[in-house]
Amino acid sequence: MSQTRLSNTSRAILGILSTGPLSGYDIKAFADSSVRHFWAVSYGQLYPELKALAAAGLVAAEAQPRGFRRRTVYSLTETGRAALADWLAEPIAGGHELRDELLLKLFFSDPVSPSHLQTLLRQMRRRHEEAAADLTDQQEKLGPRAGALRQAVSRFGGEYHRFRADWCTRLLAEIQGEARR
Amino acid sequence: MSQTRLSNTSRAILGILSTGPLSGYDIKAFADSSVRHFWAVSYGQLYPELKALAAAGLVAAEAQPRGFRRRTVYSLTETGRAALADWLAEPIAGGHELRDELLLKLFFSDPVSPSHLQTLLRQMRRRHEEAAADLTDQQEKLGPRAGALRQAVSRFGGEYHRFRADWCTRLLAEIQGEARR
DNA sequence: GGTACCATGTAACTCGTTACATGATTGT
DNA sequence: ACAATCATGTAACGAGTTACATGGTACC
Repeated sequence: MSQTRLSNTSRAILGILSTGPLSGYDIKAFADSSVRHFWAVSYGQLYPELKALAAAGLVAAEAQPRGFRRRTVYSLTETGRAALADWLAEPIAGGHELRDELLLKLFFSDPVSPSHLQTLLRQMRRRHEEAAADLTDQQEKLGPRAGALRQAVSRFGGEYHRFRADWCTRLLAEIQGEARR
Repeated sequence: MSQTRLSNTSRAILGILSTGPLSGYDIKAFADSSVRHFWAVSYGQLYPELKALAAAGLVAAEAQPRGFRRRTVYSLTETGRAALADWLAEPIAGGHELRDELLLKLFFSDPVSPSHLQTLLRQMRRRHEEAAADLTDQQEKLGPRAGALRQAVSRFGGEYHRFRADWCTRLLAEIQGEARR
């Protein structure tokens, strides 16, 4: 009942556990194959958070060693499930802050040579294309049996990266036009 | 010459100062009216960073009080200008990490009632529309005399928020379809 | 015997926000 | 007088990453 404010990563953990008990390692694997594109989770945060969640009574820890390899499996408690539901019911808290190094850099890149900008933008485009492909894969793996919103979010990811890749293409075209003058 | 790694916020400061000397307060004002949509700057970071940049010799501080109100104006040094150029010349460092509370929430929202989802999505759409409008304003203020990339980045901001607003609309339609069944 | 994967953790660090504090100046 | 704005800062906190450390197990 100690109403310690949850971090979003904790909520992600609760969300992941809502489908069933998992070990820390498995939570990480799940996160890496699902939410990592918009909410990455690292071990360095995961394990301490799990302990904190257990201490707060939101998850229950059970030792389930495999052979001599220790292993702790976590499952949602009723309070944990309630905390997750509370969060989902809340309106979105703050403003969608965005930290985008590429945009920051581009904003100050007017004095930079067009050829270097081209390299930069092609590189970015490449990355977004890769991310988009990755998400399309993921979407297929999810399959049609996944929840509608999970699908929608995954689809959004793909569209988002494609959107940015396209923007790179358009900007490249502009720069070429400029360079020809 | 003490090659202390620069934070992106420091680079933003250098970028802002590249157009001319400014006080901390003015840097903040400039940032708020330009880069804040993709790189927000707070006083709590700004002033300490300015001191650090001055200590590292990347900016020069000059006391320019107005009456009895103290005021320090910072300007780029040659090393500072070089550091900025170095950064602009570098390829983009890491992968565009994204932290998006809305997507995280939606990903786990399949069990949530459609009516609540509608409220959530409408709220988000509203915010994106506001942000888009704000950026369109900014773009006009920038005018046609601003650098091509500054314009492009500002334009991207608008398109980005519009893109997300549209996505909300599409998702809302899907949810309604679902709810009617 | 080696490599890959399973499994768990910690310490140091970076970046950034929030909340507070202080005081001058300008305009109503 | 008061509010708004100019101007500068600091302390405490929060979230997250990185690098490291440790060891079991499975398979070739």
